[in-house]
Amino acid sequence: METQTQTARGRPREFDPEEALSAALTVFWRRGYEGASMAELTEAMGITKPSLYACFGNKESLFRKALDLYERDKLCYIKSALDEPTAKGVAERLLRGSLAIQTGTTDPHGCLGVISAVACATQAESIRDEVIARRASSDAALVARLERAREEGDFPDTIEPKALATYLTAVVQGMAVHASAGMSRELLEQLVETTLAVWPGK
Amino acid sequence: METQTQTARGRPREFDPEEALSAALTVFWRRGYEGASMAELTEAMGITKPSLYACFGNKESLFRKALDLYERDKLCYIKSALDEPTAKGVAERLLRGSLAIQTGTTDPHGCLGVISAVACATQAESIRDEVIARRASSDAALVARLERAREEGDFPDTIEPKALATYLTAVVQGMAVHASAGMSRELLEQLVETTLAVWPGK
DNA sequence: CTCACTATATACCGCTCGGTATGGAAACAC
DNA sequence: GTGTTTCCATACCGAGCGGTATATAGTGAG
Repeated sequence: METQTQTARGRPREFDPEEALSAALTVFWRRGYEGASMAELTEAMGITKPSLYACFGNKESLFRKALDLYERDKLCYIKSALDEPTAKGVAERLLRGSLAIQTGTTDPHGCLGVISAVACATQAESIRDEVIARRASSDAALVARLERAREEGDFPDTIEPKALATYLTAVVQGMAVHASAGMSRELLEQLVETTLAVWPGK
Repeated sequence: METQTQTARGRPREFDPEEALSAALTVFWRRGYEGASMAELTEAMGITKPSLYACFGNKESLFRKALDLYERDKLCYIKSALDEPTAKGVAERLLRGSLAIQTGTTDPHGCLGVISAVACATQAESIRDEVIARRASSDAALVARLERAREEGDFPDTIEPKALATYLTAVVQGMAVHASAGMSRELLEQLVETTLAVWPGK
């Protein structure tokens, strides 16, 4: 309701909500949900606290909107990866896409989803649950894609698609942990190559 | 200096420091360093704040002692895993040991190291750096073990020992993230089996 | 017993947190 | 112009944080 372009009545806001949200995403990405203070957020966004609350609601609501932006701008590679013709192609696209995000020069390292899911066990369980729930849907899509891949003979019948999906996401998440811990880009690239080298099937 | 059994002068303390530290470790494990409040710690430890500060120092010092206990009691499987005769044996011991810790019925799920390394990017950078530094030594030992394994022909020369170590720790860390997110024990066991199924060499 | 010493218990400190009340400034309709 | 609406800036709120001062209670040494 705030961002609609209806007939403006009263003083118009002086900032761009999308730019501000992008700045908030960067802070959440670097600090995590609980580690990002409203003071740091408002400073990075270039607005004051009342403006933030009027435009984005409270901190949790702001985080959800930032999460939407993250999925739309940063995780879009996931669904396009599922279009690859083989299971190994899917894995390669997922691994390289994740690598690109986590070693970008402008964005913080690590994965916002991993950071939020692991770090919000303390309080903010609703945040943690939401992040886990969002992951669940893309995980289900990956499982479905790998089921089709097994039918198409991409990998041996002895491997369960769900187990292979769990394995692949584990490698991706482990890469995110390594990136959060400051591992170099070269080593992360070697991680991708090694994972592809041991990948079962085509 | 506090735990020495010298001639006791003055009133003796009424609690067992080791039991209290074990309780503190459980809280840190479940909540993370920053998520564990002193109020929750003292309540779980069964002591008051002045007793805690007198015996363990400040919160950071308490965490380091809890980390020592964690490494001694929970991560002891790591160095014994390196005694396995083959690289795949080492991987299996590491994977199964990590699985056992993270799906235990008494302890919290997930890995304290991963939780601390990922979640403490916010503040407490000294904590994060310490956890990362402690990991580095065991990682170096793993790399050295895999270098020996390659010389012994456990896996193809095309695979770099350091890359393989990075890959294996990524899977273990990814398993920890999955466990933190509440993944079932059966799926985590399948993850171990899948990783061993695709493991290169012997 | 008295003294020296140390653990415990309570209350408190300064600080930061997320969130908000209030007052003025700027843009519209008329 | 006036009125109305909305945004911005400052100051503030209660709550929880890590950490501590103070007073009391319990121990061994002499």
